[in-house]
Amino acid sequence: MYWGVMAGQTVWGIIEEGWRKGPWTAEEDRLLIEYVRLHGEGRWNSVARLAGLKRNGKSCRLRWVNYLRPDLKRGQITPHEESIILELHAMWGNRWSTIARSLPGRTDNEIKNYWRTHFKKKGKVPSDAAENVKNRLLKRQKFHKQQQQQLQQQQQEQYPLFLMKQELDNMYSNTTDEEQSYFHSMLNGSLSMPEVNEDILWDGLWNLDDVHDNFATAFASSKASLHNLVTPFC
DNA sequence: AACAAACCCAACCGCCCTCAG
DNA sequence: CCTGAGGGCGGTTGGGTTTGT
Repeated sequence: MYWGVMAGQTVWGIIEEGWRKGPWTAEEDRLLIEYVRLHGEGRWNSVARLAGLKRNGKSCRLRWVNYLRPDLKRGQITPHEESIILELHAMWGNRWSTIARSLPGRTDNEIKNYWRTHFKKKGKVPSDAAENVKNRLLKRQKFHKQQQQQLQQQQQEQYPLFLMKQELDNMYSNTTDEEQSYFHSMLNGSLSMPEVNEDILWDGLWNLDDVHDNFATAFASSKASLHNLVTPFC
């Protein structure tokens, strides 16, 4: 344990190879926020030099991403968020960052912690919805192996379908809970859709790694047109 | 009131991937 | 190609807080 002085305050921390460890002080937070404001995110290893922080890059990045980012949503996980976590975990497993991308304002760390305390430890049975999604995924993965080779040809032959899938990918991102809930509710009515279309649709909806940011706009402009877009898949 | 157990969450660790040189 | 730096990610830890007995 090391007792140090920072900005006139006596603080505790561990100094290892020149780097401070342990809980962040308010002054360190302030320095990091100021650094990001001036230089943007990234180049975390420059923080020590440019901001005067005795923290390594990893520590700075983690502090920013999990705690200081202005767009973080504070407070308890809502039931709707919980259901999304369950559904996505059923599909992606412990890919917390992937799951977090579908929950604006929530961090992978937060979701990971929530999952561990609420589900894993208790062995809580996932919801029926999550089970359904998991089953669909397994079925889809199997199906995909057979379909993959035909996919490119399919995209060419069914160009409008491919366009719609792309559009759904684009539109799903950056939506509010309410909007995503509406979208989900529409999909809930689509569970009996033909297998091929279901697979394509789910693939589009949940492959959120490369989503874009115009769903909210499209949603605001016309829920009806979105419904028309989805209905052909149902 | 005191203690233990459970819960919560910030932070660290180690592995992996990407990319520039 | 090889290598090292930088960064992302999932797993784990440890300490503070809350709840139960």
